Parts: sequence; C-alpha cells; structure tokens
Amino acid sequence: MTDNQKPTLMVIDGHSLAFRAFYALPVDSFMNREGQHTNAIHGFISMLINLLANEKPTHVAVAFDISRYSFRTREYPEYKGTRGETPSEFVGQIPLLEEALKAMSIATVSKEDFEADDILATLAHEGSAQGFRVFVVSGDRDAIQMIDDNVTLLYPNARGVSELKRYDRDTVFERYGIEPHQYPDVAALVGETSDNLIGIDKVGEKTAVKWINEYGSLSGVLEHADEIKGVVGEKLREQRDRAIRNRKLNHLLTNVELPFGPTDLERRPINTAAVKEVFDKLQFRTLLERVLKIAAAEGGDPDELPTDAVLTGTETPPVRTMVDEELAKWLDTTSVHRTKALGLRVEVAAGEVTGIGIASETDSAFVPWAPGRPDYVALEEWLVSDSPKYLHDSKRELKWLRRSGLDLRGIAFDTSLAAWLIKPGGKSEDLSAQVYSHLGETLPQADPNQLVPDVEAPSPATEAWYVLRLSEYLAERLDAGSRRVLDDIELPLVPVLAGMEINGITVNAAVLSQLNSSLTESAADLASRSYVEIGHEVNLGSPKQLQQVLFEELGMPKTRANKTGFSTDAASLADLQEQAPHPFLDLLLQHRDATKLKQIIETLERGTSDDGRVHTTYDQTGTSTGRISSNDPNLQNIPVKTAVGREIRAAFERGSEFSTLLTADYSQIEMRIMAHLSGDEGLILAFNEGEDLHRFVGSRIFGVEPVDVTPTMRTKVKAMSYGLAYGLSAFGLSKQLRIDTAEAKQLMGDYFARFGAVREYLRNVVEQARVDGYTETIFGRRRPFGDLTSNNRVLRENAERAALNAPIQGSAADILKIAMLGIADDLVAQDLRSRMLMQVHDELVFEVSEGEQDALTDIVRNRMGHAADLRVPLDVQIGTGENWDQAAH
DNA sequence: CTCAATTTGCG
DNA sequence: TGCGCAAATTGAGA
Repeated sequence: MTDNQKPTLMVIDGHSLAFRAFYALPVDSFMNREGQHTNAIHGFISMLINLLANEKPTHVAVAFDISRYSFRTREYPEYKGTRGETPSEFVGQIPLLEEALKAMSIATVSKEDFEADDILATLAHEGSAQGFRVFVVSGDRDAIQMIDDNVTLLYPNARGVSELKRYDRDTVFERYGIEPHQYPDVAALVGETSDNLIGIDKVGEKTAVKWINEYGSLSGVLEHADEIKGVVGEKLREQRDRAIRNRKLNHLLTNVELPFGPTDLERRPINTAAVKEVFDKLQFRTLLERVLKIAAAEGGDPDELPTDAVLTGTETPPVRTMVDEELAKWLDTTSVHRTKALGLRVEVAAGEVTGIGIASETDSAFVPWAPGRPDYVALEEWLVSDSPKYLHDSKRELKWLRRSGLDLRGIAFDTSLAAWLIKPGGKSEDLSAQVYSHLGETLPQADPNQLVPDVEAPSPATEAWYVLRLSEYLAERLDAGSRRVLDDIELPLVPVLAGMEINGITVNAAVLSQLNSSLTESAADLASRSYVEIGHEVNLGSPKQLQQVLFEELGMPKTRANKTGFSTDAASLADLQEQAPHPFLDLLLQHRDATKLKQIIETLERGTSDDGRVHTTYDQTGTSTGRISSNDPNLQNIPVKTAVGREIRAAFERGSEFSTLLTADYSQIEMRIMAHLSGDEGLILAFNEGEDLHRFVGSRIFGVEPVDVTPTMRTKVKAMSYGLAYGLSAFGLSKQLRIDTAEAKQLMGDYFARFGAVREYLRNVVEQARVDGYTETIFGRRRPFGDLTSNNRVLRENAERAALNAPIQGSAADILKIAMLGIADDLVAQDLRSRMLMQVHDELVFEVSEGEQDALTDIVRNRMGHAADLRVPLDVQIGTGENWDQAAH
C-alpha cells in the first residue's frame, strides 16, 4: 500500500493552535454582533480548512485541555507556572470553536487530568500501529517525540505564526541531529522555558545532543556522568535531579484511556445546515463559503450551496456555484453561444485543481472540481473547445489542469503575456498585483502556506472576472504589432512550452554522481594545494578574502575596481597571472572551475524528478528582448565549452522509449539578422556564398584570399563580428583579444570600411529608438527605451548598446519561436510520437521516436529554415545521438 | 531571513 | 568601456 492509499489520521492540539491564532489576528477586527471576540476561532477554522484541503485526512480529531491543571501540575506545581493569566478576550472562544467543529463533523476530545498532548500522543501511537499515516498538528515542541516513520508533525513557525513546518524523522535529524524519540532526553537536559522547566546549567542544545549521541539516552548520560569532564560535568552531577524530573514531565503518555480509537474518527459529511447556523452566529461569511465548498467537493450536494454566498466587492458579480447542465446553459447564454470570451481561473490546493472560476462581464460561476465525477461533462467540454478564454499566466493554469487530467484549448488572451509585451522590462506581477497596478483595486490574496491567513482568498470566479477586466484594459494598450506578436507567437506558444516542461528530459543520475565525486575530489585537492602556496587556509569562494590574499598579502597589482574593492574574476586573474605570475592564481582558477561544475551538477540532481527527468520551467515573460528563460533548473546554461562540461551534457539522454536525441541549431543567426536588417551587400554575399563566414569576412578585411586567412586573423574577425551586435568598443575588443587599443581601433576601422552598411544600420537603430522611444523586431515586438535621452552618460550609453542589440536578439528569438510553432503543428499533423524537449535560444532538442528520424529531420529543417523570409538563408545544423553531447555537432 | 554584490555558466 | 539570462555563495544588516 502506498502512502496515498493509507488512511490518514490528523490529530490537532486545539488549545495551542487556537492560542497562536489568537495572537496572530487582531482581536478588535473579529467580533460578532453580540460583542463576542472570534479571532481565535476564525484563525483556527481557516487553518483547519487549509489542512483538510492540503492533507486530505480521512480521520480527524481535535484535542483540548480541560483546565490548566493535570497530573503534571500535581507532580510539580511550578509546571507551566510562568504562563500568565489567559487573556479575557480568549475566554469563551473555545466553547464556540468546539461548537463550530461539531457542525463540521470534526471530533473533539478532552480528558480530565490529562493534557491535549497526551491525547494526541495516544491517538498518534495507536494510529501508527494500526497502519495510518498520521499528522500531528501542535505548537508544542514536546510533540516531536511522537514522530516516527508513519507520524509527521506539523509545527507552526515561531516567526510570524504563519507557516506550518513539516517534521518527519529526517527533518528532525537534520535540525537536531537525533532521532525523534530522543528529543525529550535532550529537552530534559536543556530545559524548556515555556514549561518552566529549568535544565542543567551550561548545557545547551549542542552539548545535550553530543551526550545523547555518545551515550544513547538520558539514562546512559547519567550513568556515565562521572566520565564527563569540566564545569559542565560538575553541573550535570550536581543537577541530575532536574534532568530526571524534566524527563518525567515531558514524557507524553501513549496509553491514555479514551472513549474511542483512531478508526472511530473517520470524517463524516459536513452538516451544512449546522455550519450555516454557527458561522452565521459568528459572522464568518468567507469562511462559510470555503467550508461549503469543501462540503461540495467531498460529496455534498452542490445544489444546496447558496448562489450568493458572498459578495466580495460592490462591482464584482455574485458567484454562482454550478455544474453540468446548469453550467452548460449558463455558458451558452453568458458567452453568446460560446463565441464571446470568458475569464478563466483555476483554483489549486495542495497541487490539485479544486475548482474553476469562469466569468463574463456581468456574471461569474464557480465550478467545484473533483476527478472521476460524471457531472462535469459541460466543464470538460468547454475547456477543450476553441471557445475563447482569457487567463492570467495561462501556461501555469494549463499545467495545473493537465496534471489533474483536464485539457485546455482556446487560450485567447493572457494578461501576464500582454503586460509583458507592453512593458517587457518590468517585473512580472501576479494577478492581484496586476489588479492593483492597472485597475487600482485591491484583490485580497491569502498565502496558501499561511496557518492563519489574515485575509480570505477571493473566489476563483471573482478572480476570473478580474482577469476579464484586466484583459480588456491591456488589450486597449497593445499596439498592432505587439498584438500580432501576442496572437501569432506568444499565445500559440503557451501549450507548446507547457508540453516541453511536462515532457522534461532524462538525465543519467549515475553519470552525474560519478562526475560529482571526481570533481569533489579535485576541488579538495586544488584547495589544499592553493593553501600551501599562500601559507594558510582561505575561503576560495569569498571574493573579500581573496582580495586580502592577492592585494595585501601577496602585494599583487590592482585589478579592475568594483564596489567592494578590486575584482577577482577570471579575466582579472588571467591578467594578474601575466603581470605577476603566482601558482596560487592558477590553482584558484581551476578550483573555481571545478566548484562551478559541481554546483551545476548538484542543481541538476536536485532538480531531477521521480521519473528520472528534469522538468524545467520556461519563463515566457522573463526577458526584455523576447527570449524565453529557463529556471528550476536552468537548462539554458548547461556547460558545453570544456571537456568536463560536455560530460555533463552527455548525462542528458534519450528516454527509454525513444531511439535518439536530435538537436537542431541555427548557425550565426544574429549575424544573419544583422545582414538582413542592414542590407549590407558584403555580408549578404558572405552568407549566400555559403563559405565559412569569418574566413570570408577576414579575407575582405585583410585583403587576402580566403584560404590565406590565418587562425589569428580569423579569431580577430570572429570577435569583432560577434561584438558588433553588442555595441562592443575598441577598448573592449582590445581587452578580449589581448591586443592594444590602437590595433583594435584599426581592426574596427578596417571592418567598417568593408561592411559600412552594418555600422550605418546600428547607428540608425539607436537614433530611431531615441525618436520613437522603442525598438522593434522584424515581427513587431517592441522594447521601450527611456534612457537614450538621459543626461547621465553611463545610463545613456548602456541604453544605446541595449537598443542596438534588442532588434537583433529579439528577432532571433521570434524566429525560433515561430519555428517551434511550425514544428509543433507538424508533429501533430503527421501524428509523430517524437517530442520537443528543450529550447536554448538558438537550439532545439528533440526526443526521436523509433523510425521517425527522417520525418522529424525534414520537419525541423523545413520549419527552422523557413521561419522567416530573410535576404540571407537560415542555416540549420542538425545532429543526433544517444545523448545531448553526442547529438551536438 | 533578506538583500546586494560577485562570479560564472549558457546563447 | 559587451547584449540577454539563472544560480550559488558570501557577508552585512534586520
């Protein structure tokens, strides 16, 4: 039986969590019409709803203390003696909380003379033995002792009272260095201030853990007390009674006699009528909606839901909950036979879709969703239809839907994409931030990890309504070119990227782990050898400490200045090695190299899912030029330039169902775009000749036959050509080529003498941008620039270089995106099983299905080669192999 | 814990 | 004094 099939028992310490809620929420904001304070109840119920949704317990109980007196206070009257009077506002909330829980059919339990924790421990112990997966929710650290392989503790963080931290055996070990059952032994030695239990003087957590690990248990420590040296040893011998007393008191009973066992705690249907009554008395309107939603999802009759459970704002239409036929009818009328766009918003809890919000301008619907129910035909039909839908972050929503077995078509607008196209340099905003910044309204947003959210999350139906309003607002602000980019490129790309993310790519864990060990070894070796060179240890990863070593201890010449002193980057270290050779420098560089590769490997290892594949997330709004970026993990910066780097690439393999990997990349796409945009006849000829570009350009510049272009000449020309698109200066060129500035100037002069139209074009781009305030790609993608007219020279020149690069980099991005769309279409049209997996700016990686290599090669070559109609050909290099390294060419 | 700064990997 | 990114680490400050 897997964990997911096991029955799940959740036991909650009612008092401790209600108390935390009481202090987390402002007392005065929560009062019902009778003047009864309700903040603790509100916070507790809110947290409970989250827990029910996230952990989906099948059995639940909440335990309460009856009074502050128990067998422990009889034993030791000072126990918990430091705790002050219960605040008067808290008094009276507990009985009401119990009433609310009863309406929700949640069992409550308490027992004279015992603390809630003893009840929890007993139930957890029995549950674990009876094959339950158990969650203990408690704010008392003593609960750690309950943890075992089946029992997980959810513990509110001290700071902010907001998040619940999960403690299992591993996390306890990570945090404390002991097994959970040893925790009371440690606590007995250290003491527990909040329980007024004083520990052994001078003994802190570190010492206590060390002792317990050495002697196994508290009794072991006490037996060997004579062997412990120093002042702490003396204190231990003097104060051993304290530890014994503490241990007696912090031991939680697992054999309290209770009127029922775990199996009796099975959740029963929520009594919606009773919930309505109690919540009405408490004046919990949004909580009521959430509870009723749960009731519906768990099999209650959705028809029973009030159609106007909550009004979240004066303008927002009321939320109507509906399914199937009613929904179908509503969809027909509200979207005029499904031709008018509707806002769509997916509600997710604990990684699963729990509801869908759909909205028109005047109406909004909430559709609870649970898999495998027959009454969602209308929803599923609408989702997969081409009926237009407007979303925020549609890729994310699409992926949630797919994960829950639903599909989505007809993405007709996306407010995150639109906002990005309007302002590609801005930071991406979530829905509520967009509502605020564009509409000036406030959409309250609850943190899903929040134990006690201070605000209620709005219904997804209401959110969908806002998405629709935002769409209208943003659509008006898109110029025609950007609108075309949105409709023809970005929106169709959404399902393509989502598919690639879902596909992921296989990485060979064994290859990575072996590479990692060998790098670990060489890094350690390099480090110790470098310490020998300078006579002491130093943190090689700390630029600050390196500055100390290089410029003070070794007295080396100063490098490029930065904010913290002088640079220690690779280029500076190479300079130093020339001016003041020292073996330390080389060792440092090699060490950096090894640790960097190690980092990348470890990031990949961490990012590998259970299916043995890494699933990156592409950020479609992550750049200001139109490129996409990749994160978690970033698959666009996997090493390739060094031999060890390529070994990492070799770990990227075809999946077992596939015959090979295929990579396809554009060669010199940015130079080709420059040739096209500038119309430079020389450059256009160079590409149409089909000869080696740098050799051709070199022969023109140096006035020799192409065959007579020397490697040095070629290197220089290559650097110059690449630097062009970045606004490279003579100074920069000289630094990169390690030649003097005069020679670099000469080179640039010669270059532009032969390819003058390029310089002309680059100058024009900047001038035009200064006038228009933006640059544009071949396909109409814009990037605004304000600083081109700045009086600040640094700002202005930075903007100039960015502006001259933007149409080039951006057009290249457009071209590859268009190619991706064509390829995705063809794969479907030709019914191929091969799949697109990765995009690395000018390269695509595919997994080739048996027998499809030729067909795929044709598609890729054709679609990439003809993605744009330029004055020069688009050259596509294709390769195949068992892994990414082999497939490269 | 959060943030800025530095460094380095890729295109 | 070369454009566009993501990630890790350090060290300062809260």
